[in-house]
Amino acid sequence: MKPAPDPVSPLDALAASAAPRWRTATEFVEATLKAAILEGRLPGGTPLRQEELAERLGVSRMPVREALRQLEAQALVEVLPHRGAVVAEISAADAADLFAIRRALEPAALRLSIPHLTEAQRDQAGALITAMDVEPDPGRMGLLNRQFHMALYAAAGHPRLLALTEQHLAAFDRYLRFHLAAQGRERMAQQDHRAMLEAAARGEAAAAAAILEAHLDQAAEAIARFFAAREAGAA
Amino acid sequence: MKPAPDPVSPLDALAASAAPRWRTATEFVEATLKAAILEGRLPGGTPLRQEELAERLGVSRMPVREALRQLEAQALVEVLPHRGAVVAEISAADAADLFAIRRALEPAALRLSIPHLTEAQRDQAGALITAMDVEPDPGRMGLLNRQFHMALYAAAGHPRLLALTEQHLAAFDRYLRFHLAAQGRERMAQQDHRAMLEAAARGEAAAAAAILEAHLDQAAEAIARFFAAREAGAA
DNA sequence: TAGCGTAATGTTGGATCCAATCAACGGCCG
DNA sequence: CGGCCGTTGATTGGATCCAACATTACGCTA
Repeated sequence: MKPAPDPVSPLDALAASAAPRWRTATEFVEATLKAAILEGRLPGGTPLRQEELAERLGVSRMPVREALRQLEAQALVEVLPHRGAVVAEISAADAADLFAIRRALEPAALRLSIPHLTEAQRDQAGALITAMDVEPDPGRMGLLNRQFHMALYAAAGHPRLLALTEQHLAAFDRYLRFHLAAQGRERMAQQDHRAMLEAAARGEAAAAAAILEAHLDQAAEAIARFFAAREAGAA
Repeated sequence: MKPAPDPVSPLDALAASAAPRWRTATEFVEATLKAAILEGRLPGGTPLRQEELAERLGVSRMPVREALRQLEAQALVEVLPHRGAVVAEISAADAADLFAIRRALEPAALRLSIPHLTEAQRDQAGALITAMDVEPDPGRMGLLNRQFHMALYAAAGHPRLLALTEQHLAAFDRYLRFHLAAQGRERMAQQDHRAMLEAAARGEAAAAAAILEAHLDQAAEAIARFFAAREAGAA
């Protein structure tokens, strides 16, 4: 039936590193814009002119159009018919929205994952915690945090659930920058991370999920406070 | 500040019914394909040739391309570079995946919504229950079920959470057809629906969420049994 | 005859061109 | 003087054309 059930080989890694990083121009544009938006280089409300982007990225308008459509489906840009695309705005309400989604998805993923986590996966998560301890750059910090969380959820199966989780975890990066800038990155709830990992190692899914929920609630409150302070200062 | 804070008028309804239903050809193609996939008219694995679709729908290939990209982001079709798009396959694993997502999102939405539900919204939900009692058509049934669930979640705020919930509730329609066909529609847990509504009316969010979770678990088991039986029969 | 390499074909990805729509500006009428 | 309407400019949506890629079939060679 299956002539090559396991095509993974050293050649794949070689090909992945050697070949151009993106298969199509559309993928390139999408990845570039996505990173720029998530890293805050394109603030909310920025109009995205197709022709300008095409010129700047060295492609024609068409891959830009398709990329914008995909980003629209991810709620990163807002496309109005015949009026163009703008980067989606960030706000306290949107941050709360995102947290409600993460608060629903991530504990579910964690509960499903813990019974099937391997020791290697837990070790990887632990390594990511220690990497976070010494990472000075906030951008890398967000990436490591994302990788740590996803490493804990990796054994959940359910690829769609995991993809959704990762997408919204990444979407949160737009707010993480504010968060870290506001309250200093050193207290990024590393003890929560360690406690979650320990509970996971003991197979205590419910306990780990409870820590995660508190972790997320705490982060949500910090973001809400930051927005409240910013609006008070701006007003 | 706001020159027209409430632009709703009889003219809007008129315009909505008179004008062509879709603003752009892309929207038309996307809606058409989405409905066809969710209703089961396009089974999993069906290849979607751009030129053929364009001809059949009376548009050029370009709106088809953009629509396929949007459907890809919704996991309804799978697009492989230079190899075209196929309708995403359904499977027991994917159904379980979808249920894990619904099981995470919907109780969260319900908990957030119940404290803010108005009596009018509850009445609407009740009307949808009675409408389901007398609906013979399975397709309409799925629509009513979706509307009932969303009516209960409507007061949750958090537009992104609601949009995600609705999207995955709609995605489940592909399996609902199987479900209803297999075990007869009359027992579609109408008592669960009524119990949820009553708990919501009493403001008991936790109780309503518990009923919803059991409701979803039960549906998930039914689908799993159906798939197991089908595979046993096919083998 | 089996396997590899090559050519042919069909499909998609990308570029360019044209049409439709929206926003802004300016003139006209009340 | 203010509001409405037509016109202009800019931008997007859609159509057509060309190039690149993947699959298939064929032929050659061992």
